[in-house]
Order: sequence, then C-alpha cells, then structure tokens
Amino acid sequence: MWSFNAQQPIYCQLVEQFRHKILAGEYEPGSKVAPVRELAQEAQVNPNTVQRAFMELEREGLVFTQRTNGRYITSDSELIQQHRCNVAKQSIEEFIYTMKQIGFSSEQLAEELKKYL
Amino acid sequence: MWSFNAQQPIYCQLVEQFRHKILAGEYEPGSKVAPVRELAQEAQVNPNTVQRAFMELEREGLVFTQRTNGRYITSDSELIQQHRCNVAKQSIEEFIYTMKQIGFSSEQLAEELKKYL
Amino acid sequence: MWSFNAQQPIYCQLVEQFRHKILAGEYEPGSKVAPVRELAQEAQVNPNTVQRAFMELEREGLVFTQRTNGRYITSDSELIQQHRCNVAKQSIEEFIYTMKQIGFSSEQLAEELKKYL
Amino acid sequence: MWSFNAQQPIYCQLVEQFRHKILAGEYEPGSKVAPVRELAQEAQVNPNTVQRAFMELEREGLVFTQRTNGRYITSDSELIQQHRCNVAKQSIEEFIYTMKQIGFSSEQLAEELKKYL
DNA sequence: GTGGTCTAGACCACA
DNA sequence: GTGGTCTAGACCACA
Repeated sequence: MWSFNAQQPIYCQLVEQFRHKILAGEYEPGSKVAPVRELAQEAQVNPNTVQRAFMELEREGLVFTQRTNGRYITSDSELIQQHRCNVAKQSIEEFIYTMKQIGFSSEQLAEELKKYL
Repeated sequence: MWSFNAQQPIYCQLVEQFRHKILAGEYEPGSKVAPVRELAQEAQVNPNTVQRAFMELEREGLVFTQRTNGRYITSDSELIQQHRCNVAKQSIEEFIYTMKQIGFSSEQLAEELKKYL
Repeated sequence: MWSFNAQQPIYCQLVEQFRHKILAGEYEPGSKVAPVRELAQEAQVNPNTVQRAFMELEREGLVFTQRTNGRYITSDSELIQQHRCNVAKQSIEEFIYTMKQIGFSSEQLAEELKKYL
Repeated sequence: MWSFNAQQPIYCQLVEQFRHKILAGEYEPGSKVAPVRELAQEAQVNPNTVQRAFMELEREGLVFTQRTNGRYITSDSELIQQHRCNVAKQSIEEFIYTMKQIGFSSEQLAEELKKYL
C-alpha cells in the first residue's frame, strides 16, 4: 500500500499521499487518524518521518492534533474543497506547461490525452 | 530566460529544459550546441553543472560529443520522436494518476482540463 | 467563557485564568469556589485537569481546601496584592524585554503602546 | 549567550531568539548565517534542533537557503519591518490583555510601566 | 496510550 | 564543506 521512490524525501511523499486521501474523501472529514507509531510501522518508516509529514498537513489545516488524544482530519469540508481545487489546478497547469513545452498544441494535447482515458 | 527553483537540483532542471527544447525542435537536429562555458554564463550557473546536465542528455542519446569539435544535437529524428512520445506519455499518466487520486472521474478530469485550455 | 489554545497545557491555562480572576477581585476573598465537577463541566474539561489547576493555586496560597467542606479563595488580601504586583511586574518586564530585543527604545516603546490604549 | 528554559521546546526558543535578532537588525539583511553545525555547537544543542528552528524561519520568509552554499537572512527589509510591527503589536496586546485581566485600568497600566522604563 | 521533543549519528546530493 | 534526510531510541507531559 505504501511505496516510495528515491527521488523525493519520504516525508514529502507521505504528505502527498495523505493529502490526496483526505481530498478524495478516503479519510473522512472529522475522523480519527491512526497513531503515528502505527502508521510508521505500516509504511515501514520511522515515526519521526510520519510526524514530520503531519506537521506539514497541520500547517495546511487538513489535520489537527488533540493533545494526548490523537490526530483528526479536519471537518471543514470547504477547506478540503479548496485544497482539492488547488491541487487539481496545479496539476492541470503543470501538465499543460510540459505538453506545450515539447511542442503540443491545445488540440493535440487533448487528442493525446483521450488515448489514455 | 533561465530560471530555477530551489526544490530541485539545478542540473536536473537544466536537463529538463534542454530536453524539452530538443523535443520541441527549438534546438534543431544536427545543429551545434553552444559551448559549456557560454551556456553556464548565460544561465548563471557553474560550468560543472552544465557539464553534468549534458552527461545525462548524452546518456539518453539526444546529444553527442565530437571530440575537440564540440557538442551536437542528434540527427536521429526518430529517436527524438520516441522521446517526445515518452515524455508526453509520462506527463499524461502522472496527470491522470493525480487527478484520480483526489477523486476526479475521467469525465470530470476532461471537463476540468477544458477550462484551462 | 472558557476557551483554550492548543499550544499550552489546559491546566496551565486554567491556573492562569483562575489566578487572574482572583487577583482582579472577580472571585471575592473568602468566597467559596464552585465544586471541581461543576467547573469541569462548565469548562468542558476533565475534572482531573481542574483538580490539578487548584493544586497549583493552593501551592501559591490563593486558594485553600476545607476538608469535606469545599474550597475557598484566600481572605489574605495582602497576599492577593502581592501576587497582583508580581504578575504585573513580570508582565511588564517581559513586555519591555521583547520590545527592546526587537529594537525599540524606551521612548518608542511607550509611544507605540499609546496607540493601543 | 544562548540560554533556554524548560517550559518551552528549545527549537521554539531558538526561533524566537533568531527572529528577534533579525528584526532588531543584529543579523544584517542579506548576510550569511553561520552553518547549522556551528550554531548547534555554540548553543549546545543538537544540529537537528537548529535545523528545525530554521525551517520555521524559512517558512516565515526571514531566512532562505542556498543549496549547498548556506543560509542567508532575507534582504527584503519591508518584510522585516512587517514582522517587527507584528511582533510589537502582539506583544503590546498580550501585555494590555494581562494587565486589564488583573484589574489595571489604562491609566494605572501606563503609570506602572513608567516605573520600569 | 497519545503526541512532542531531543539526541547521536549516519549517509547523501550538490557544487 | 554545506544543508537535508532519516533512523533508533530515549524521555517527557498530558489526560
């Protein structure tokens, strides 16, 4: 379930995967997150690395900590929507940028995409 | 003309930008490449960094060195086409992967993309 | 009425808020304090947490327990005055310390303060 | 020169002290910051702890990293001014809040402050 | 039991 | 040489 590449820091990949699960609703708003140590074991990484990933997600407001009680996914579904739109936008823009850079027109790009959908 | 972010090694960003210019035909097949020192000055980076970028492009076959005479873009336009398809494919797959991960269906994804084209 | 931040232990915030109410005379000297369970419910915290806050206030002498009869605010108004002066002093010194640290002179500090009074 | 209390995490105290030195101009805008390892030894803490403090300062934009070359204080003196005003404002508001809470009027507060200036 | 902090130490990429 | 990442492991406060 958890796999990492060597190009990017593990904690960054953790952040991205957690974030996407939250944005997809796979982790339900308001639900409790598994303990750091448990996730660490599951993902086969050090608890500190998971901790660091959550620091970032908390900064983004997608997750919050209840002292001594554990972590929770935000219940603010509007915030989740906002983040989802942002990630989508960024993903689309990066995609278009690359395709144009290697010489695809808007039409060719859309045409090419269809083959993979 | 040359700009770099701090997240990624500069030489990687150079490779990507050179590659895209080759694949887009901006650097013509068979044409001579400017000397490393010149490019280094132009991009405001260390010549070693440009050197390292070319090592990668040579490994990919997009560029070759003629001893004592300088570097050239490959004339093998089929190879260029292949690379162009690969980059497009990879870009498309990564795009689709991310969008699906955050809960977009194929239709929604295509719909959303249209807004930005 | 009771609100807490996540940066500081709740019992510390309770201590501070109780103390300030005593020092301001909002809780009258010699008056009876509401039962721990009641306060806990009112503040939406665990009774143990309120208990711990009172232990600290008792250590400071601002509150005392009459076995089986409940807790009372001290009647020693001189002690209250002393504490009030201490808190004020500490607050002032910390304020001046910070302002000087970021480069405000005594005059600038006083000037700046006026804007907010 | 570097001293820490036990109430607050060391990395937070480091952040605060670095920040104040930047805001006071003690660390000049654009100047190079000593290497993490050096600062760690100077402050008698682990390099990771210093590292963590800088992560926060970078997030605030007061400091930036030049890959493999070291860290620098921001040259954006307007940003520094903004932060300085913010810290001052927060410090003043907290000071006023506490003093009022323990029963000082604006006049009494100003009066009391004078004694310490 | 939960998260938070800190250390010692290793290893890596970059330039 | 510089910063960045990661691990193992210890210890703490809180509730």
